[in-house]
Amino acid sequence: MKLQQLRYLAAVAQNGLNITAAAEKLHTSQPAVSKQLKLLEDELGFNIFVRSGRTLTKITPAGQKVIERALHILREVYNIKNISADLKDEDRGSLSIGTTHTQARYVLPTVIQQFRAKYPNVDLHLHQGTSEQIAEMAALDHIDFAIATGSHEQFRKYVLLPCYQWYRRIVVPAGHPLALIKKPTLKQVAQYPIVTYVFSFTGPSSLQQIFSKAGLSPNVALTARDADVIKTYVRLGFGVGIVADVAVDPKEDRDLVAIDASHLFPIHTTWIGFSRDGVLRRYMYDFMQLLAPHLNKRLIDRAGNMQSQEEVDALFAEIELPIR
Amino acid sequence: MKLQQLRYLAAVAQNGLNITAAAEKLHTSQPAVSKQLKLLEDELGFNIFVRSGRTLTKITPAGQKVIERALHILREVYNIKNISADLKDEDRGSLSIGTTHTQARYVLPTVIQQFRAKYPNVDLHLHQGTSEQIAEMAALDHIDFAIATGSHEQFRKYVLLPCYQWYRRIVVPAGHPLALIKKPTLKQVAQYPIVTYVFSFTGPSSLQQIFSKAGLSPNVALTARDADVIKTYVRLGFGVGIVADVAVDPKEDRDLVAIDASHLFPIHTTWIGFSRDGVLRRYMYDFMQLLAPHLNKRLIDRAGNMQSQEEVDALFAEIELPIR
DNA sequence: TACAGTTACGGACCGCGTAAGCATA
DNA sequence: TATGCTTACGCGGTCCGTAACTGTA
Repeated sequence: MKLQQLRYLAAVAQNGLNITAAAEKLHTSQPAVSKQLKLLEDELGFNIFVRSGRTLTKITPAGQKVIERALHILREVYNIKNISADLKDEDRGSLSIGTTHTQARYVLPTVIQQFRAKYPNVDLHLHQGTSEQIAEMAALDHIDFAIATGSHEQFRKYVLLPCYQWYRRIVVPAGHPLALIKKPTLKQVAQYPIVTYVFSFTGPSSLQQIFSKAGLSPNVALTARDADVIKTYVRLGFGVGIVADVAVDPKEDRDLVAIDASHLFPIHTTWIGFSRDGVLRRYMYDFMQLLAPHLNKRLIDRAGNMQSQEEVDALFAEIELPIR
Repeated sequence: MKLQQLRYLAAVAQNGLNITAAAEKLHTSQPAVSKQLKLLEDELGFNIFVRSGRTLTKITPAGQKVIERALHILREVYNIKNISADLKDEDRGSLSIGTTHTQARYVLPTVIQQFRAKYPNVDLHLHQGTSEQIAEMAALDHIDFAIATGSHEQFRKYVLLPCYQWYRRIVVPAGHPLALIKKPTLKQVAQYPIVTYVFSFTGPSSLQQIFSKAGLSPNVALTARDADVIKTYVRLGFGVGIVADVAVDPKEDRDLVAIDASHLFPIHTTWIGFSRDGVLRRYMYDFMQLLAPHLNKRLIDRAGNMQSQEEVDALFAEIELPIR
């Protein structure tokens, strides 16, 4: 068994069982891949793929297991190379981040600006998506970091470190009846159509539940996937917006009235996560600290060596998080 | 980077940084290992080992990380080969078990007898040791299974499945004053010198603590590492033995009086553990079920896929364990 | 006939073993 | 001087690319 064979195997598995396509991605010839695959299957003594005629059509059950192990191996090889790269040239490399709209739009720009100034030779890749999509990227090892709020469950392979907390704000156009009220009640808010995030309505501690607990049934006029859309519709007089605190810009949004809603809705915690199996480059530590100053190398390493997220949570229980 | 190089690296690391010794174990020449090591270090761009003159003296910090990753890779390669072996010839292979004296001497013989009858072509290796030694074997991947009682903490990499429960017994020579008492009290037992396991005296719920909780300070005449030694000294009139229930054989020990002590000391649970990272061969499943009939493949797989021991414990909380 | 994978073959490279060289205790 | 690692060199095997072949839509 050779590492090369495992690489070829992984490429074939990840390119729709198409050997030709895999060979192209690997910058080698198609017969080379074909042959090594066959040699690997010969050595193992069983077929990894089901063939109908000459084309690969399916993965056998045992093949599936082998592929999983192979991906694990390749990930470790990558880790070893990362250890090496970090020593050779610690300021050069790449950093892929999966994150949600709110973070990408309102929080990360300043962080990334600082980061790029410090590490001009690090290739930055930002992938925006829903938390499900980010979880998918994480599972496939396509990203180094995930930055999101809530939803710990989908990130089993990850260590999640809390970064900062934030409240929601209510935004209304100037002149709206609520604009004059400093501390509105849930009941007052519920009198108007509501415009907010899609995700705020699923799961526990959702807006839905908060209103219904108070015996109210909110009239949701629109659910959007990002704050910009929400603010746009608020401007159009569609309803009352409920957005993340950070999503309100004092300058750009000076035509809107932003009302503190920390007394109405619970606090949220944004975290940054990385694979428990991964090796962190120096600039990755630095990125985390730029995002959240309390995340120093010592603390990150302690958390990274923990077996379960519960332990990590316990570690951070004693640390006070900044509020944005 | 080649798998071969990682194998060589691991061998050198595990043979006291002696390249010659490593080469011998690998059935290859010393220059071959030397060269591949150097090639690997060249590729990585840093030294894995510290050399004084030409001999290797230490492992560099980065080298240590690389070695850990390499061992992980080799473990996965082994797993892939196990998947293969299981399909090719599922009745042939090897099974290494680390266990304590009590299990090896009193419980496993019948299990192993049945196992060997079913799988005559599986090489069985039994390694007896203290729980620390077994934990060490587990950490180094030298065993497939660990079977022991208590001490979950040292087996972080393992999934531990409870097998059966047992009580302690008090053994005295015929004619001893306690021999006539059906249900002795702690106070009565404490009147005589005590002969028991070394390990029963450390940690929480130890004998020491049980006695001191009752306001008694036992006179420990002898601590042994196995029940046979304990019984020998009991026969010599050295004191009152406290041993595992299973360690008393009605036939062989008919000269001793064994008194039920379930009302004095808490119940113990013996578990079998295997690496969370490992692949289980078919005969391994069968071995576990021979040891504890409730451990069927379905249940083992469910437990094996769990991330933490807490989840496994929760799974087994509902299952009634046999008492031996 | 277009497409995808296999087989065949020559060349480059690589890893091994033998043998000799070199540094340290 | 013994031990242990490195260097040198030739052989055999391996892997790749090109090209021709084969089976399927």
